[in-house]
Amino acid sequence: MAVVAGDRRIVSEGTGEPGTLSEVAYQRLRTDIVSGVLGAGKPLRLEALKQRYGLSFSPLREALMRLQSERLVFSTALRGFSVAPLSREEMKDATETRILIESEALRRSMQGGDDDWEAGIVAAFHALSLQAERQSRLSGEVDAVDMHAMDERHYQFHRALIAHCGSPRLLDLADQLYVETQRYRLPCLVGRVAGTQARDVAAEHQQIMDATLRRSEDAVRYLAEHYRRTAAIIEASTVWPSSA
Amino acid sequence: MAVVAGDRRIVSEGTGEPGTLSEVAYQRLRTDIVSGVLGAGKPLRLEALKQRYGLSFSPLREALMRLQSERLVFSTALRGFSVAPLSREEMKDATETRILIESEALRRSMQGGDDDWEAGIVAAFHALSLQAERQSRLSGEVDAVDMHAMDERHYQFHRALIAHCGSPRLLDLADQLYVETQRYRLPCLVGRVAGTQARDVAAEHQQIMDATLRRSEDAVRYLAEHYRRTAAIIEASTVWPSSA
DNA sequence: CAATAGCAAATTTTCGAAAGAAATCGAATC
DNA sequence: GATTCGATTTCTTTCGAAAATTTGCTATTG
Repeated sequence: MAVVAGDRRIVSEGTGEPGTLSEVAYQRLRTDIVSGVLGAGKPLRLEALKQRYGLSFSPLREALMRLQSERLVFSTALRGFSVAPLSREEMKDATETRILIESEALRRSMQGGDDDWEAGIVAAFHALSLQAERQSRLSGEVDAVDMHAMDERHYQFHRALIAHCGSPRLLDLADQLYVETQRYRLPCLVGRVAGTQARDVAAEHQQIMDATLRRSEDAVRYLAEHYRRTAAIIEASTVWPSSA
Repeated sequence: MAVVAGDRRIVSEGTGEPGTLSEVAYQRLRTDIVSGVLGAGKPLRLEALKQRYGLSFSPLREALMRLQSERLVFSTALRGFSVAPLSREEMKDATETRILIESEALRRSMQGGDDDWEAGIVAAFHALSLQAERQSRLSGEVDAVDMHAMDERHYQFHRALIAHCGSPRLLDLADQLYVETQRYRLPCLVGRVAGTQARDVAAEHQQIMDATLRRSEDAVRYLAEHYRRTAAIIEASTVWPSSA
């Protein structure tokens, strides 16, 4: 039994993976940045973060360093960290880069994709559909938990499509770009009433999946359109910071 | 005047940018990993690094964290860090990803490229040619300093080609992939006698540049061939670790 | 003899304090 | 009145030690 000042056992309980406080800091900071709890551009004072998360400098700085190389955090030499700002340009760049990466990954997946790969796509699509339907039945507002569940399944579906590309780098980049674009998607979705969407997202997913299973190059086109449409909607319904 | 234990002034002298010891650690570690001084797969013991670079845990860990997300360092939860291993698969993946990224960046640069962009390419090409010629005249061995100078100009040339792509992400990724592939290139070049190369690298560069200035799609093809050829040579002339 | 539990050493990880820069504010000067 | 210099305050960054964990070793047991 540990005689500790404060409360310092690290892995003690639970079976969750964290393992290290640095990892915890990373996860929590990332979540709070992506979800907008930590507003874009806002400076990240170490003392404040220390208080907020109950952690000490070291793990926080390590997490911030990592987030910086993922473009979620910005920092200058001796002037500390801040949440990376949002801008139209950044969103477009993220979107187009994502299209570039995922198009290639999708092509490669379609080339070598096996039965398990196909099964994974169909399963993820089904899970996504169930959640979407459930949410559309909820005529009232959709709460944050539902939002998160939806987003998670959405992620799983898109990941299943490219899962068989064979390139760890491409998959990593796709993940990273998913998170980056999530910053723009989530705030835009908050407060939106279920079923209000002018477009039929489910149909778009179906179209992408069908073309993918057919191993048709159309899949790549549909996927790009899907992302560009989302980007356009976000661009229109977001209140952008002053300048750009 | 600072009354410090040890020797702790941070920015004191010089005009170099470092600014922070964390940055110094990052730069030096990266150099040593890429150049092979820190052998692939070798575990990175904190105590040893502390001694080697004369730094303390915090800046070292921050640097390692950053290098991890750049795929140069590998780490497991409570088991510390190690130099990322080398393998054929990784090199191929890095090469193909680099081709994907730079092809797109080159296309975009060619679309919107202005006079300054063209001038930058021509200048970089010239600088590269001068260095190459100087080196080919040195019939003896080429030392590490020359190697580094050559590599730097080579980098500048390839960067000039894509400089006008307009996407910060694409440029960052290209930089990152440049460093990753450098790990495979450099060790392979060490000990090579000048002028021994079976292929005419200078001619390849010329070809790429000409096609680029012509705004021809050929440029993209030549670029890809250029990288694949390099990869093939490296694959052949490298002693790969046991398995893969 | 293999396997395992328990102990000791080595290593990573975290903390809190101290040191170093930058930002802030105010007074003195032009 | 504006400006610059200097001190104070705020914040980041770094250190060294303490805490938690893994690893390696040894003795014991089935």
